[in-house]
Amino acid sequence: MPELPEVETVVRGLARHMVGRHIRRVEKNRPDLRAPMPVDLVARLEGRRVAAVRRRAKYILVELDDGTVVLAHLGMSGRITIALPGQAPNRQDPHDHVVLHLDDGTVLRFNDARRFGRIDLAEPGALEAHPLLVGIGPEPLGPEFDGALLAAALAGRRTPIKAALLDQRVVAGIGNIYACEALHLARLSPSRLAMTVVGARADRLAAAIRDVLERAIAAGGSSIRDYVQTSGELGYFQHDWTVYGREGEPCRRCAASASVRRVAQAGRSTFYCARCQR
DNA sequence: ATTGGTTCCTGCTGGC
DNA sequence: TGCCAGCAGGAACCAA
Repeated sequence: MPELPEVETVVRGLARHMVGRHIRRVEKNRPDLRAPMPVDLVARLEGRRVAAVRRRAKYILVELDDGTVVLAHLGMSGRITIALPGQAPNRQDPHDHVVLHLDDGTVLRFNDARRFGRIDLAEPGALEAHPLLVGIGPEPLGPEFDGALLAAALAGRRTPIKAALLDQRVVAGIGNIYACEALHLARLSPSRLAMTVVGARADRLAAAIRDVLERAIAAGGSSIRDYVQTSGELGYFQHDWTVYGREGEPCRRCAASASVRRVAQAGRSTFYCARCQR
């Protein structure tokens, strides 16, 4: 499922092949994903040059030469694949909702079977005020992110820390998998009240979040069933998961047998070690 | 104001 | 072997 590391991996792949290129032609194969796409999407993109590709939270930001920014969210099944000029063309699929053709022959496909993804535009100079980005919390890989900042974001929150980590207003980019992994690394119980994560616990959690996200990016993200890098290659961080998807197995840290449990929190699966997470 | 529940969507999986 | 209900999940939205 695309969380911060998967989106970051996609952004790096896109930046490598899009920046400086002109968008020659755009195919928009349906009007909507999770929400309607801009009606003038094709006209706003065709003929423009790509100035930069960046990431904010789980959003891919493609900045055009007129200052317009394309916001793309992969939802849970979204993928973007790139076929370079001279390579075999990537195969057309019924869920290829938007296809970009660049001036050098590169073809990019936004594919999303479940259509939980999203594509929108921000007017020049108005990115910060875009409704999808307003209120999103700090970037966990930013230089200012630490235990104190995290504790401040959690202050007054009477919800389990696991649920709080999924709230994009608290920290940007964390999803179900990395919330579980970070809590395990920090030895914190997922059901602990968010507002009690202060001091050394907050320091530990902030460091764990940074650590797990950085290692996941280095591995090209985690691939389960949908996610692939822009090259079509799989990420391989799923092999390094310590709790996610390991219900009934021994803890990889404390080695207690069958200590990895699964519970439902806010309608989602939480995996944790019943022995070493407090 | 914060929080919990619902909803969107399709493909895969597990149980019979 | 085949069928299908149930599940997976990000985040907007709604209700309390």
